[in-house]
Amino acid sequence: MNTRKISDSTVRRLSLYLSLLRDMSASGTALVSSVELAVGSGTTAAKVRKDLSNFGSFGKRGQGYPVEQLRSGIESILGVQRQRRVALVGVGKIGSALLGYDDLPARGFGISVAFDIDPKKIGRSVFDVPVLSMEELEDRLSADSIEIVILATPPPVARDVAERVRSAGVAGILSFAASKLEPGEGLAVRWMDVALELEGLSFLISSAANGSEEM
Amino acid sequence: MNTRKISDSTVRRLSLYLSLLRDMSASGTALVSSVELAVGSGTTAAKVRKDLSNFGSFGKRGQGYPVEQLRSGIESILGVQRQRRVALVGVGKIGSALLGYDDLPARGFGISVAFDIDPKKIGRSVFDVPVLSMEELEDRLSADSIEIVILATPPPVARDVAERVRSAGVAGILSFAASKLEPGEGLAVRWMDVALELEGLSFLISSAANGSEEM
DNA sequence: ATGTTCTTGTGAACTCTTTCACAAGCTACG
DNA sequence: CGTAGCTTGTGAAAGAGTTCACAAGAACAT
Repeated sequence: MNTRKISDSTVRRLSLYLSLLRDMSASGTALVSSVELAVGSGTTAAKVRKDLSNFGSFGKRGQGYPVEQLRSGIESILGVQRQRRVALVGVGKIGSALLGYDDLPARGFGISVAFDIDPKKIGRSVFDVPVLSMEELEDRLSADSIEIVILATPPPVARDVAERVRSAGVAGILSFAASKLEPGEGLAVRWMDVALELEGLSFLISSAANGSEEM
Repeated sequence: MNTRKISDSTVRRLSLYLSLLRDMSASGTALVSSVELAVGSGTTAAKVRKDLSNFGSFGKRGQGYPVEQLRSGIESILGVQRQRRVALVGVGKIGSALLGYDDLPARGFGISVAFDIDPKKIGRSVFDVPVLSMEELEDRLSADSIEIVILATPPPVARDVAERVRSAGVAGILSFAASKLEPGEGLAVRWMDVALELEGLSFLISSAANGSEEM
């Protein structure tokens, strides 16, 4: 019904609110105001309220937002009330690190299966996650109804894998390879690139050095 | 002189153009059009031209942009003509993966020193990078004139480390911990959070499932 | 009950980014 | 030398996202 287009920035902030709310939930806080959420997530109270108002009325005027209710509200907006089914392709340095990263299962994204091309890795388990060969990719993704694939292969391979993964019915890809890969028809794609973030910092540092000479 | 405020999105796109230009440079292409840059980086030609026009005139009308010149132009805009001095704090799973990640030095961000609290790691080298104790942090950051610190510690520790790092004169932090840490006075901060990206994908997947029922 | 105090939810104003559309300019070729 | 064919650079228009400001409502004390 309320099918307004939700901006990417709003979705990212929802994640920040959620993370805060989970902490508050754990520490037994019952109510939280838009100001507290804003301060805790480095944004403004107006943004918090606007973000939430996209999805309904979660708060009580004069009081704030009930923590538990808002938490589960955001969880269902983001679709993380239940664990998502996630697979990993590419068990290199980054891939292995992700397999052992406790934060992922804790936040609803346990990786249940991994794939690699290296015979030395195939058949073994890394942090209890079985590593399979690339031949088994499509079959296993379908069989396990994998929804999201994390791509941690070298860039040249990434594009082909993305295509295979899409045709196996996966709905989302998180890629650590900079290659372009079209999202397109029913496939959502996000990228993470450490060097790109560092370049962004580098830009800010350079600007600060040149831009704001003291008087 | 031209001290217009450059948007974050523009800076991110510059990184994408740069990465493309380096490939073209390697493959000997001499000229590139705004359309090619746009297609290669998943954006539009108008954005490419607007982005670049913030920093001057790089192109030749009727021809396009000279690859080499534009590459080095963007490198100096981003401040990556030379290697930046980078340190790592937290040699856990993610930290170690970063130490062995070839892409970083290749793009101007070689990590020269790492710090950890674990006595079993201190004194050893991981992928040829020496791991020092946290006591040596400030001294070594200053001595090596480190400009950027990558924070890969557990969240509770991150805030304190950030404060110590700032006071040691570091200009930028890339944090893998979700804790808030104020940027503030002369310190630029960026975050990377795998789970947050996955939550974003999860949202898109859920919306696609509910939002666009076929008729 | 009534008043006071607090915080949400939301139109309206504002600011920033993107898109449009076209003049300016370069190259090549007849 | 002039014309045809491209592509940049950029004002102006359109579109998004953010901030402002305040009415609507909830709790609580008097």
